[in-house]
Amino acid sequence: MSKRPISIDTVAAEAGVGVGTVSRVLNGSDQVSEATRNRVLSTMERLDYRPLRSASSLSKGRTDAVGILVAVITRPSVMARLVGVIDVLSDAGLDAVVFNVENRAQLDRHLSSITDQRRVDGIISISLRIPEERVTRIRKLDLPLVLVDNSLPKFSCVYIDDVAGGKMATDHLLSLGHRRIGFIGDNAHTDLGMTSSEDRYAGYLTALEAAGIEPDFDLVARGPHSSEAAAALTSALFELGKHRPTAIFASSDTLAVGVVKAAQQHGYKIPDDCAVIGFDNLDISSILDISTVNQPLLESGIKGASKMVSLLNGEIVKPHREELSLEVVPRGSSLGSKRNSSTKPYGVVEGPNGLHILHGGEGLVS
Amino acid sequence: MSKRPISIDTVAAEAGVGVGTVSRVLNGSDQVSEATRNRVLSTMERLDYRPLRSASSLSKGRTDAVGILVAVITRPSVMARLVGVIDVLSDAGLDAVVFNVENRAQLDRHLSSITDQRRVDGIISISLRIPEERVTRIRKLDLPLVLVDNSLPKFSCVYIDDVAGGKMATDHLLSLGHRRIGFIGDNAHTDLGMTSSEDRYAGYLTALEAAGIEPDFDLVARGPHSSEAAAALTSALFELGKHRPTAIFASSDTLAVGVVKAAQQHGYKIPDDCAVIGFDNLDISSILDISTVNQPLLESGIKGASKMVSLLNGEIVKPHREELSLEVVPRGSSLGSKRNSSTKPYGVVEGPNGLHILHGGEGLVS
DNA sequence: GCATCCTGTGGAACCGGTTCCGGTTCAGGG
DNA sequence: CCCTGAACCGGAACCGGTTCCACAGGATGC
Repeated sequence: MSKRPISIDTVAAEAGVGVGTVSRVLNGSDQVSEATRNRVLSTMERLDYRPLRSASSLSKGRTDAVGILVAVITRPSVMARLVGVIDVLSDAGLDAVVFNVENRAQLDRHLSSITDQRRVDGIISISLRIPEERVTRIRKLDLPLVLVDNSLPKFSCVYIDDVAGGKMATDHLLSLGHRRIGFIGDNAHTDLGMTSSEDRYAGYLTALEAAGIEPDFDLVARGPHSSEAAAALTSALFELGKHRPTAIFASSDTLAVGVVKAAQQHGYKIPDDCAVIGFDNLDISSILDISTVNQPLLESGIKGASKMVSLLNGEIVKPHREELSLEVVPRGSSLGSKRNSSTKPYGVVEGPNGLHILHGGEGLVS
Repeated sequence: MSKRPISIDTVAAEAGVGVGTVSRVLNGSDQVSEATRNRVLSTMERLDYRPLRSASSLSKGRTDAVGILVAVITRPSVMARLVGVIDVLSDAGLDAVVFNVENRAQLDRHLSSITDQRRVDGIISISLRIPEERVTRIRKLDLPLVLVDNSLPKFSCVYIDDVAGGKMATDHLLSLGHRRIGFIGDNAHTDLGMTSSEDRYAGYLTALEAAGIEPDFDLVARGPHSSEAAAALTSALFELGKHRPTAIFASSDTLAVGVVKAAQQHGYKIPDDCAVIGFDNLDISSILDISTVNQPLLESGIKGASKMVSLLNGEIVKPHREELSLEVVPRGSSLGSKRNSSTKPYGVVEGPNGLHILHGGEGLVS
């Protein structure tokens, strides 16, 4: 009745074997005879033996944990990537230690705490740019690093071409005949390297130029990353009267929701008075019938974490650097009645959980 | 130039002190003279010494990590709680090890993996009911457990009264004169103990009864937890013709969005043809001007994690069990033009990130 | 019958910290 | 000048696993 939990020695003594044998049983070594294995297993069961992770870590020389640095975790797009990462790590038996980063100070603090103590076997960074000096240190420490929704020379990463995506979205609006196309973006968290909005803006400009359209900077506005902010910015664009845009590209679906809301408040019909396209293909854009550009969010997390697992197993990471593909998902907010002949009614929904209705590409699980 | 990382012995030798002293410096003991401390610190700096977490854990007898079991992490309400938890743990220097639970099998698997290996110092469960037999085991192991958005005898928890909340929402609709009030709920993840929808339904029935209204079960529908599903279910209610509901209580804002969408597709004006109220006060309900019941999501996570920190410090947990308060947030989807005289225009939004616009109580950070 | 190999096993050494016990130093009091 | 106690410090023992080496015993080969 000792208070201290059972240790491997007790098990060994009780089962009449050496500690080495118990350890081999624990780790599934095939160097143990069936009879011995069973005896040890039943002894462990009887004593309710529970191995101590940190002891194992110490002697094995690894923690079996991966640090995940996440940029503003509350963003649905970021969240979806995180889910993919966590699922893969769990399946691989790795602990997912999550660090939420909302500002530059937090980024530095968490990065130091990871590199100054040897607490994880690797780092996965989601939608975050790692500062130059930190990269140098990580490289020197030979700490495995995988980037999701970002890129860094010599490291494994999974990313998309935001510039191309911005061009695709704008081209979509152009193909529908629009010439005065507005852009609503966000300028949030650029200090964390979240440049997707600016990159998509670059794509927007590229598309306009390719179409021979002089960009009108009165039609461009940026604010915080929220629907409310986007609505306010859009309202301002609508004040331009006859110079107002006939279509708007919002750099994310969250912003697009605000754009749609603002248009409705102005009494504008969508898409006739103002067409809208967003980016990311979040759940919300599907239900609100907002056109968007789909990017494989969940998949980016899955692929990134898989690369980490390979790295930790010493395997060669198959596609070292991987660009995922984008796809325009046209919906009512840009097509309106011109939309695909096959109307898509909401399916009948019955029975227990599990049934998922998603139109137009992958969306977030809700 | 040995390949192996620097250990405490090397530092001690190099600084000309004993390992005990180095350890004391590491742990900020005041039993070290200023001069010695500086010498040790500069030696650590020079050698780029990084202590090994697992070695420290082994001798200290604790992991400084907390396991977080999260029910369907993608739900915005769950997400918000998780953010609160992670932030508090980070500040306390504890690692947040996240386990995502989407079904019963995963719940069991993760719970075993936590209890069968001594890998964390405590467990925080978010929106999850821990199965009876697991509770017994956790209790026997003396493993600290804190429940967020759930309750369990003898354990610290933070929760709300969903029944009361459901009654509040329904009362709101009743106070506006509605008599035929529909209910849209979800039946997802009941095996994980996510009974909030059913509890709110109970509150709905209570409110009707108190108002002397016979419940009409044709106005009640349940499906998966998604806007699409809610829209489909709502459409079905609208098929009832003149027996259709004049108001609908959706057990979460996610569902409320679907309800609103369906109403719009049927050409119904909100709230004149159909009033709507949701639950949770998510970001989306604010931007879509949907009435809701606010619950302190972020706060629930913060309070829960704080309790865990206290527990691990051996302190007495102040309010052992804590019920957070709810509040109806009336918006356009129920009030319409009758809404509060002081109209709430969207604020001007300018400058860098950080500016937050939220109407009607706490919402999610986006 | 002896050398050889292979399977299965025990246990010491080790991983890198923490802690506690015992000792040294030194200031100050008697 | 000796005694006392506080401040500071060294290092052995310890935390609980893993690993490697040595070795027993049986099977196999010649």
